[in-house]
Amino acid sequence: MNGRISCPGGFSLEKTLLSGQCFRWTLADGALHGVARGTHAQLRQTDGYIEFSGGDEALWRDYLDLDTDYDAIRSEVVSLDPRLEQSAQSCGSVRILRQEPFEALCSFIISQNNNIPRIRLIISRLCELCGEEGIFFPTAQAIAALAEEQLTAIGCGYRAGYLLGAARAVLSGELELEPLYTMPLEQARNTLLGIRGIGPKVADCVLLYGFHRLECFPRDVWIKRALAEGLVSEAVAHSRYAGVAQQFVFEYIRTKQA
DNA sequence: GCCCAGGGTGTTT
DNA sequence: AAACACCATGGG
Repeated sequence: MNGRISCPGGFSLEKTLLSGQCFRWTLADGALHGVARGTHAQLRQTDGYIEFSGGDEALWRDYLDLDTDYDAIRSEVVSLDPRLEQSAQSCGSVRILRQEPFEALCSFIISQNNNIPRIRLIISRLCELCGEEGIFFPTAQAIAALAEEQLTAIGCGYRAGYLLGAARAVLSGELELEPLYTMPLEQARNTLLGIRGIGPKVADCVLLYGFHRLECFPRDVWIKRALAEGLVSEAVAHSRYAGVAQQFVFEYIRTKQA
């Protein structure tokens, strides 16, 4: 299905889909090609609109979080932490996607001590390995059915066992994902920390990107660097939109030229 | 060859 | 609790 959605200003489709929160979109000929929630699509941003081919308006409006007021969020985080001015100015057009929980879980287990191009590569191979022409993200059942050697063979390295264990935990019901949308934050974090291979940083990423828990503030090497450089202060890290601010800063420090 | 990457685990101070 | 070694792998 084709169509277009009028979208708010101060939104960058490209920055959002390539900002390291998801790993299955690529830029070609001015359009973003990729998959979300089992729907393959091309998205293009043209003066005030998002044009889509594949999927429908409801899907993209939700996935891209177009109904959340990011102007208000930007104002709030910047007033809380004036140091964010720079990041918000140049990267405030990034939004937090509403991704599928299990995909976020797997993606950020794979992400540990890894770089973005390699994460993308591994996830792409994983989807291909599990069939469905690589369109659907593998189910917990599909991953749990793999041998650990198959996961190391596609580049997972020592994370293969972690991924397998997480998939088994979901499949068996030992790890229930749905409750993480609404569970008190600390309890949700602790639930994820109980899975081998998930530490504080990955847990925060899963909650932020997979469950839209915007108060999470993942601390990776770039954010620690940004804190050290004074691009952001701790003030905002414990606020209700901490994760949004974090994404502005992550994108800013990663793309600015020294 | 080296260092680094959206880190975590296990062990030693 | 803080410091450290170790973990696979490929991009730069």
